[in-house]
Amino acid sequence: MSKAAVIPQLMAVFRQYGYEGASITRFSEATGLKRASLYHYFPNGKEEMAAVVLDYVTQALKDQVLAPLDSDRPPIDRIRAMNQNIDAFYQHGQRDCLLALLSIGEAHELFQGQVQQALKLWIDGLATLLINTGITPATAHQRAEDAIVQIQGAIVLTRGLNNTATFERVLKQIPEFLLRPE
Amino acid sequence: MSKAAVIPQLMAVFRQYGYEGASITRFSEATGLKRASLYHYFPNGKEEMAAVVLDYVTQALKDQVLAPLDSDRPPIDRIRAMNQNIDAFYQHGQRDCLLALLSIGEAHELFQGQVQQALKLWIDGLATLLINTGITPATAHQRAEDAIVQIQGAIVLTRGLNNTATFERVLKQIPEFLLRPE
DNA sequence: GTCTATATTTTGATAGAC
DNA sequence: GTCTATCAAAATATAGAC
Repeated sequence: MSKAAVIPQLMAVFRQYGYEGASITRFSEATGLKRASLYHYFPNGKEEMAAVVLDYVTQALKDQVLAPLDSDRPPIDRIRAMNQNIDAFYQHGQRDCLLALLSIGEAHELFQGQVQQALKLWIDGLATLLINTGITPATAHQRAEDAIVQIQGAIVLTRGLNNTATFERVLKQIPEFLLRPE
Repeated sequence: MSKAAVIPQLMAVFRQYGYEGASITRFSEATGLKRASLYHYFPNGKEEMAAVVLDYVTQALKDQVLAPLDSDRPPIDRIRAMNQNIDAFYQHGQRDCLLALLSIGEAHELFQGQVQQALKLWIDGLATLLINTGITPATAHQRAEDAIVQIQGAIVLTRGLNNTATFERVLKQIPEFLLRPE
């Protein structure tokens, strides 16, 4: 098994248990590799795994969330395309966001920089699209931030209420929330 | 030290490290009590501590968040009063929400019921106020849910961006968001 | 009610065979 | 590259003195 193939499996464990709840034993069970084999790929253990997974997630953000915003279709369609990929990536809100999980506990100090950078990337990508439709930069930035606030909050409530309806509803109202007249 | 006095200190540890990251050693350091003394108060260890803290948080929700909604002042003032207590409880978004943290990993299965109940209490309390101002029950419920979505998401972004501005801005726009005409 | 001491289990990490 | 074997550290939990 190649290193690239284990990364999504490590990601799944981090997303289920958070940083401190993710143990090498759980990684071993998820990948089918023994502990020592995981240390062969990641000599610095869990911390290195999380850093690599965070890079992987940042790339997924660029490819699946930001890239659809940069097409030649109408703005509303671009946002809907982003939403479709978000819905799939977060499994209708049933899977947690690594950027949120890696802001908790000792992970917060370790990955603050990477998390902040990824969130800013997301906000700026959305804001740029809004600015291109004629929305004031300040408003565009606030709305972009608010949209991501809503997505993150919807994940929390979807898990807490054990019901994907919240996530689906919040996602659905985001395109018109972002593009409404000033 | 009484049992009641240690609960807020346990809460602080859970809010900083999450359920799996909170260890008896960390509880010991936070309270000044040795491990065995903590087991005297909570024979079932961490799981019992979390359950008791969750009860404490649910009571705080009733007293500090829901009670202000039930006064004889104008609705907008009641929501602002709620917001003031929310701002203090979450320290401008710098402290995490236990209802969110206890929905992660193995805590999810253990506390799903209590978390769901607390969230529903919050949503229903807000929706009831909106309904009393003449807003349609369906709309009221959606807006109440959306407001809590925004608060939870704002906590995520405040920590991820390392900046309380997001939380303060989101909180500020909630009163008019809830009470705007249908 | 709080402590010391201790037992048990789990976790993180490494050495070295194949 | 993957494994078995092993170790050291940390975590959970309990017994029993004061």
